[in-house]
Amino acid sequence: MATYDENLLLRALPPDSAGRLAEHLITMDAPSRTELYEPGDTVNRVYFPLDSVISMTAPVGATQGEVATVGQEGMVGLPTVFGTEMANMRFFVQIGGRIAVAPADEFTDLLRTDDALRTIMLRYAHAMFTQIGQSVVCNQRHSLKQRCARWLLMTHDRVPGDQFHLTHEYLAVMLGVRRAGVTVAAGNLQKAGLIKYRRGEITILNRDGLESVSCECYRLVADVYDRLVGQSICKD
Amino acid sequence: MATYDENLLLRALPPDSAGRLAEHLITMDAPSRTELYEPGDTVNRVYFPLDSVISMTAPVGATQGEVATVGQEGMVGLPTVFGTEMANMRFFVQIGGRIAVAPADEFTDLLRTDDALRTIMLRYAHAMFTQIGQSVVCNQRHSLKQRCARWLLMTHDRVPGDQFHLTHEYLAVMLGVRRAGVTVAAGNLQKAGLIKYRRGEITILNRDGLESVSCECYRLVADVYDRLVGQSICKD
DNA sequence: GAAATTTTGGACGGTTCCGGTCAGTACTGT
DNA sequence: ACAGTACTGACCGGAACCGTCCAAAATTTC
Repeated sequence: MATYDENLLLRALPPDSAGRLAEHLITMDAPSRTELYEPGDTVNRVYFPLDSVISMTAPVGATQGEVATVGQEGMVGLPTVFGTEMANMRFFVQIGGRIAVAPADEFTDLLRTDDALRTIMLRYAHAMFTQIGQSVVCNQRHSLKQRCARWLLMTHDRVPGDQFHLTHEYLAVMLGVRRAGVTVAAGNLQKAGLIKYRRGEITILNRDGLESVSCECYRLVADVYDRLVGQSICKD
Repeated sequence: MATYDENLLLRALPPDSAGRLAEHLITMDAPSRTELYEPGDTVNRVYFPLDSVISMTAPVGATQGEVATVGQEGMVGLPTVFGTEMANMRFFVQIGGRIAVAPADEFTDLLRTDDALRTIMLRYAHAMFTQIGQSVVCNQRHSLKQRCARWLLMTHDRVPGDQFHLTHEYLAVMLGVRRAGVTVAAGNLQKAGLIKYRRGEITILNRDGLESVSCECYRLVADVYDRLVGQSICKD
C-alpha cells in the first residue's frame, strides 16, 4: 500500500486510523490551476496535498481574493469535517503536484467512527481558523512588502526544495494587488539578496532574512500549526 | 427553567438537547469591555450571547485588530467544539448585555454524546469560518466607507432595537483605522440619512440604504448564516 | 531565425488613508 | 456654575497604494 506520510495530517494519524483511511485514498497528479470546487459546489471529495499547494479564495465582485493556502500541513474539505455538504469558497491548485484524494462519503463514515481521525481533523480546523483570522488583520495593517515575504515563506514551507514556479502576475492576484506593485516589492527582496527570480522561477535564498522582513503573522500562525498539528511545518 | 431562545443556536436545538444544555447554563450580565479570554488562555467556559455583541480580535504588534463579531446568531468557545483547550484569539464584550454561559467541561461531555448539539455547533463553525474568510478579502479591497456600513449592519442585526452605544473612537479600533477616518465615513452616512449619531449613540435609520452602500460581503455572509444556522440573522 | 507571447521594469498622475494636531461642542461630577 | 472629560469636526503634509500605460528582455512558436 502507498504511503501518504508526506502529508502532516496523515502522518499524525495512529497506524490503524491511517490504514483505514488509506484504503480510500488515491494519489492524483494535479497541474497548476486545476479547479477543486467553488462556492455552491457539493464537496464530494477531500484532498490531502502531498507536495502541491492549494489556494482558497473568496469572491470579491467579479474577481477572487486569496484567503488561505493549504499544503502538506493540511487538507481541503473542511465542510465535510463540519458535517456540511456545500463549499463556500473556491479551491484550486496553485502550485502543481501530487494530492491524496478520498471520497467525502467514505471520509464522513470514518469521521463518525474513528475518534483519532476526528480529533486530528478538528485540531486542524482550529489551526486553519487561526490562520484565516490572522490574515484578516494582516491584510489590513501590513505592507505589501511584508505580506509578500510572508506569502513566499508560507509557500516555501509547502513545496519540496527552495524553488517554485510563480510569476509576479500570479503573486499579484494572490495578494490582491497590482502586478506592478509586486514587481517593486519582489525587486526589493531580490536586491536585499533574500530571493532570486527569473521569468517565473522563484528561489528562496535566505529564509531568516525573509522572515525578518515579513510581518509577525508568519511566525504566529506557524507556531499555532506546530502546536495543533504536532509537528513543525516550517522548513529547516 | 429559564429560556435561552434569544440565541439562535440554542433556539435551533431540538427540545431535549436544549433541555440538557440548559441545565448547565446560567445567564450573566456583561458590561462593555468585559474580557472573556485571550490567546494562551484555557477556554473553560462557552458563551452564548443573548443580546450582547462580542468581538474577536487578533494581535497586530502591540495592538489588536478585529477579526469577527459574535452575537445572538452564534457562540464563543469554538476551541471547545474543536476539542482543543487553548484560545488563539482575544474575546471581549463589545456591546454590553446578557450572555448564557456554560462550563467547557460539561459542554464537551454533551458534545460527545449529543449528535444534534454537535451537528449544530459544527454547522456554526462552518458559517463562522466563511465569515472570517470573507473578511480577509473585505479588509483588503473594500473602502473604509463600505466596511463601516457593513460593520454597522452586522451590529444592528445583533442588538435589540435600532440604537446602540458606539463612539467613532471605538469603531475606529474595530475597523483598524484612525478615528478621524471614521468621523469622515460616518459623517457621509449621516449626511445621506442612513444613520444618525450623537455622542456615542448610533441609530440606524435606513437599513436598505446602508446595505447598498456596504460591500457585498454583508449579504454574502448573512446568507451563509441563514443557510447554516437555519434562520435569518438579519433584522426585518 | 522571425514573429508572437510571456515576463519584468519603469513611469505618470490620482486616490485613499495615515499620523499628527487643534478646536469646538456636549455631557459629567462636584 | 465651573472645571473636567468625552466626543466630534476639520486640517496639514506624506505614504502606500492604485489604474494605466509604454518598453525591454527572455522565451516559445512557426
